[in-house]
Amino acid sequence: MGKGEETRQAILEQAIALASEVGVSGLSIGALADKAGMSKSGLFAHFGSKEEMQLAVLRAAQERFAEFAFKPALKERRGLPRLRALMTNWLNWTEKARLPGACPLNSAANEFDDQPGPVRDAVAAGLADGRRMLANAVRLAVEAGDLREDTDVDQFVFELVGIELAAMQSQRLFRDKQAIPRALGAFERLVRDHQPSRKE
Amino acid sequence: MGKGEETRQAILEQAIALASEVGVSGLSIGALADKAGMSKSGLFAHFGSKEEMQLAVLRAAQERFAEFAFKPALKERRGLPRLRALMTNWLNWTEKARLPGACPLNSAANEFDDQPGPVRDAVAAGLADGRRMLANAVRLAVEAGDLREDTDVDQFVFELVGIELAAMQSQRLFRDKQAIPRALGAFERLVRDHQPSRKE
DNA sequence: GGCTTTTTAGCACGAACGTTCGTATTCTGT
DNA sequence: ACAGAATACGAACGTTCGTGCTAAAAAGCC
Repeated sequence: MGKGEETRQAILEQAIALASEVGVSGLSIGALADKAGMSKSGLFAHFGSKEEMQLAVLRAAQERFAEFAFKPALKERRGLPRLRALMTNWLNWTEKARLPGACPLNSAANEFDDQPGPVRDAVAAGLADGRRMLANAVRLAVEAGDLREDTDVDQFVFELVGIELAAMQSQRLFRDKQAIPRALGAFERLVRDHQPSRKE
Repeated sequence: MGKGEETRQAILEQAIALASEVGVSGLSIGALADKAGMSKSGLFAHFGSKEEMQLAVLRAAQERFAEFAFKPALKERRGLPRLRALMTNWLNWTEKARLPGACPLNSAANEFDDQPGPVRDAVAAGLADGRRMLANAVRLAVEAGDLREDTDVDQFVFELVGIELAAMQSQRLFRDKQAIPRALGAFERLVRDHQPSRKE
């Protein structure tokens, strides 16, 4: 890895942290350059445009999510254990990744949902990826016999997303310490409602 | 109502619309002045500072929410009917209010959750108000016998919030036409899980 | 160690930002 | 209709925005 890629990676690390606080659209080149300890134009040269920088930050954040939330959950057995791990990791991956703020993807989803363009597309693609990953885990849980055969996978994922979003709002806006317990409670209720009948 | 208050109200109407698209923090005085058809300084004089303008927009948006989502639901019978009305109104009040974008309060929640200050406080207070209103409706449903006596009201509200947020993300980011049906499905499952036992 | 390529800094640009001020216009009460 | 107050405007402020251009410094290669 040459010097260029090295500093680019360092920039992106600072960028993810800053974006978690001020959002991807609030991320300015000047502020980021200050934080990274380099000149505005020097940093700018790595991306060529602000939009390209935003896309790079989104990609980098997604990689972090995969590293801290997705990959660790693969160590669990397919089915309910893995789904539960996915959910708990998802709820606290920003802390694990030592981000000072919220998940950049989620913030960006709110900032760009009415701003057509490549950034919006990237955000949508990233979150769709997350939903697909969840859907897969749910499907595996059905196949493993941990959830009922007639489980509506997309509906199940929809409700998982809701739990996650409610937890983030409770935790970040209201500083509610019960956010995670509430989320886990909702998750367990969801699972209970989809438990296969006793007699196999 | 003097001329001053009149144009102030007109400004705020444009402001809510614009904020629903670009967010409360993305709302710039110049852009808003253009949209309102007046000069930057003339508009500015109505508020004295950008922060004061943001606070005014948040208050105005909250009033709109009360008008389009909360008040109409009061016509329904206390208990499950009113709660259901509250939920469905909440899911589509931005359309009823003819906003081109998302709920400004919800967007602002994501933008300001890491930006301490009066705006953050106002957003938190506004959304806390919404949760309180929901909690009240849930309590009334318990008292009316529509929900089980041992219902955990705060947990119930948490899950309602989750349903709402998931629906908004599905609808606004993914343009998923099934967002509302999914939300209603989740709501009914939540209600079913808290139904009082058959034998009174 | 010199040469080429890559990476960084410095400087300048036009535009937009929030804000101030003095002046013009428009309302309002009599 | 007129005086006084309320409201709106235009110009300018200092800053920051994203983005070029050019030159210096650093890194990589023979």
